[in-house]
Amino acid sequence: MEKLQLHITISPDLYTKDPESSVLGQKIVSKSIEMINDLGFEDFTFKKLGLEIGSNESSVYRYFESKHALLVYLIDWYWSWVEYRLVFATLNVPSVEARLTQAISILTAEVTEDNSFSYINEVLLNKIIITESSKAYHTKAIDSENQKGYYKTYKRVVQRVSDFVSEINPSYEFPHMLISTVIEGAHHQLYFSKHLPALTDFEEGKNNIVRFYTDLVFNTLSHK
Amino acid sequence: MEKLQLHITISPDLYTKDPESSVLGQKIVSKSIEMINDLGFEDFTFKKLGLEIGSNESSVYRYFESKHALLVYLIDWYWSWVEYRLVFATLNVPSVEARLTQAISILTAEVTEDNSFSYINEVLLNKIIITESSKAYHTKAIDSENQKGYYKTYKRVVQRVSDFVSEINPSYEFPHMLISTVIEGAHHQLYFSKHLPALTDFEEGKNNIVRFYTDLVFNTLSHK
DNA sequence: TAATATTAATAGTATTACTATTATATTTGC
DNA sequence: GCAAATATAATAGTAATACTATTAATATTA
Repeated sequence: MEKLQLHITISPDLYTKDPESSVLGQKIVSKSIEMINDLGFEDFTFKKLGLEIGSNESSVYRYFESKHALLVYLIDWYWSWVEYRLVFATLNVPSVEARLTQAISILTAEVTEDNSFSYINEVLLNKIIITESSKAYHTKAIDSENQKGYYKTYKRVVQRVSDFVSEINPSYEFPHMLISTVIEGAHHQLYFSKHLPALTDFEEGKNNIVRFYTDLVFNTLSHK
Repeated sequence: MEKLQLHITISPDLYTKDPESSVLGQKIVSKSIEMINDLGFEDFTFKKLGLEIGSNESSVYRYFESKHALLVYLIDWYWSWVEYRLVFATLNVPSVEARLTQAISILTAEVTEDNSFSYINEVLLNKIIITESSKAYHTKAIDSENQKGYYKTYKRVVQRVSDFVSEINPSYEFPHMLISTVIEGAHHQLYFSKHLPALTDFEEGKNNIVRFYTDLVFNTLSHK
């Protein structure tokens, strides 16, 4: 598969200085993805990051006002990328059912190939979303941050797929619950499969998570 | 409703000194539940707790070796309490379907009454589970802690309800995924309903979350 | 009453998540 | 091609955190 040269635009509210605008900024994003994966978000610090990229803690602060802000940026980047893939995969697909099937697959499958963007490793970023993203919004500041639009992209993705659901079954009462349950659920299952397997029915190579959520959605929509 | 005098036993692995064994220990648990709710887990500290209970930071450390250990204790207490309610509510219910319906309701409804235990506020504890519990297991130490049995009770609850699922439909492939999706999903929906309502279809007083998950499970099991 | 255990008080440590200031590169505008 | 503007690095500093260690005071029990 060839590398796509596409561009993801992130709202300026999510950074102090645009990390895409300089080599240092790109290194900050790129290396922080690696380090958050290696160390976990708690043990990751701007000081360690500065050291790794041959730069300084204070330089990182010129791009992101806090560790939390960097995590929010990465999450938004991820959902922007998912939204792009969602649009791309459902464009020119005439059947809504097929579009929804595609969407569920994109939302629930583990990312295994890193090939779209030069300095962002999507495989690692997906792992961060799975293990760290809930820490971003389970915060006392959630309401004010939500108002500032920090989670806009994620909400738009949910809305987009919920629209397929409503198109298939316009009388279905809970399209948003269904889709947010699928997204968050799949992330939990992927995490559980590696760390708390008793909570799951994962089997290597059998695609159980995608199958489980696909069946769940279509069974739910075909009922009554 | 009268107060039940029942007793919940927590594995000694989850504390340094049993908090139930002294007034100070009970005050630590009781006040920490209040304070984690007020401040959020990040801003809650043993120093602040000591101050509030008229005791000292170092005294708290005799009961729990860390803030994290205290959270794990609270989570285990919560699931032990849920398990008790689960057993109680399904005892002498002859139909499996009715037992599963009861179970889903216990797992997905918000706790609104605090009446079983003297020094533990179950309403607040339920809120902590909803907003803070994912922080306990999204940690680099998850595997070693899981091995030490830290999440045994939660896993037992999932197993218990999965067994109802398998009894209703023995050929259903994903009973654990289904139940863990319901539990984690309901917590997310309760959180979203208060902070990110665009991700949900919550309506005050309409019991949508319980209805959504009940329908989801029974539709899934009745299919094919 | 003495021994023992529990709790409180004090002090201290390394680290964190920042802020502020200044010095040194690098880029750009003319 | 040089000055001005800007970006980055280095250094230092702060308040707070998550603990540990030690000692002193207070209960409990034998």
